[in-house]
Amino acid sequence: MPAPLISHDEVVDRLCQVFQRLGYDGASLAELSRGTGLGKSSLYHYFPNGKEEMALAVLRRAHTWVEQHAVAPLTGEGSPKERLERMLKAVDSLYAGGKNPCVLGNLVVGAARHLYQRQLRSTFSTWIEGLERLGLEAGLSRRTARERAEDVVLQIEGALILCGGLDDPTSFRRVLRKITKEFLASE
Amino acid sequence: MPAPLISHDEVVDRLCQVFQRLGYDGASLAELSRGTGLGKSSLYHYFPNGKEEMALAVLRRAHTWVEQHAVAPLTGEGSPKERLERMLKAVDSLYAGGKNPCVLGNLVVGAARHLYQRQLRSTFSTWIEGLERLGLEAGLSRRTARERAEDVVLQIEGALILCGGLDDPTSFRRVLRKITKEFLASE
DNA sequence: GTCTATAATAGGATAGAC
DNA sequence: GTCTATCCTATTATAGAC
Repeated sequence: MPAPLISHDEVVDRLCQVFQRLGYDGASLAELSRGTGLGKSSLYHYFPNGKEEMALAVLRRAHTWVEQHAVAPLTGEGSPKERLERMLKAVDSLYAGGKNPCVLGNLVVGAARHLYQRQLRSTFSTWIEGLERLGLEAGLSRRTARERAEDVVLQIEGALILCGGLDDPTSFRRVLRKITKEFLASE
Repeated sequence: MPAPLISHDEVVDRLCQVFQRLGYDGASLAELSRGTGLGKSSLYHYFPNGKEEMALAVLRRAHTWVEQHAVAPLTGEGSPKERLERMLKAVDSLYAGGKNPCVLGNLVVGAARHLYQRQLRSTFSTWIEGLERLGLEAGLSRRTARERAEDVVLQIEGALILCGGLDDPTSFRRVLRKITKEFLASE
């Protein structure tokens, strides 16, 4: 029984990169195999339900990422502004300054949208609610906190789409700076 | 020689709906055939280069839509605010108040991104530049006009992604109202 | 746990009748 | 201009050796 060449977590990370690049319908088993360095059969060993289960694992990973790198920093040490900046730094790094697409955004397209509606809603909601709590704590009204929280997520997703379409990551970085300045501003 | 059952424009409109719903990789010939009501061979009669040419026709249609319904209203009669509102009304109608995905945004995903990079960049740029000219005319600085123009497009795209993920169109309508209030505000 | 080989199906595309 | 029938390839998925 040979030892696994890479850890299960590492497999999911690499699958994530493929879905991020190609979306659900565009990610063929051949690409998933290439991207992980594993044969198709090895993938089926990890994920008996095939591609559908692979994408599910990727979405669970994305959810965990949001909890750990987007939401958790918002409740840690420092001022609200410092905490917000920690989140934005993690986001900037994840998306390579606007050069990478968003795996969540890409999985809203095509067959994946309905297959994973629950997971997508849950992950987006988790992120928004974390931001909303920070806004509340910083003294924003409930309504403003909620709206600005939604706007943060939607502007990040939209910037990644636009940067993909323009083939130019410039506006992503600007949007991140804009969020830093505007999210906690007085009403 | 039987008369065509539907016009060429109507065929492109229906193809557009399929690509809007499924993205490029998810839009199979079978779905494209179902969506148009035409057999595969009829589609190949209209588009000898197959699916690639169909998506190209759809992107040309989208570009025309942007010119006619998003950019043209910005230079018509009325105050800058009234003109902006005309554009937003057309956008609201096109996306069914946030319930429909954006065909441009969906074609930034997967194989289509590189196949149609030029068309995507051109269409997004046309839209942004139209908004930028309106901002300039309304007295905004060049820098602010450009940034707010980008923000309009990116917030619309992002709202559609978020509404898709949350399965709730609420924030799309809110974003449209927000743009009305903020795009022309003094700096 | 990974591989090669292969089955079964769906995809894109074409031929030729009408 | 549209159809039915068909081809070829890619895709998902499985079997079985090591």
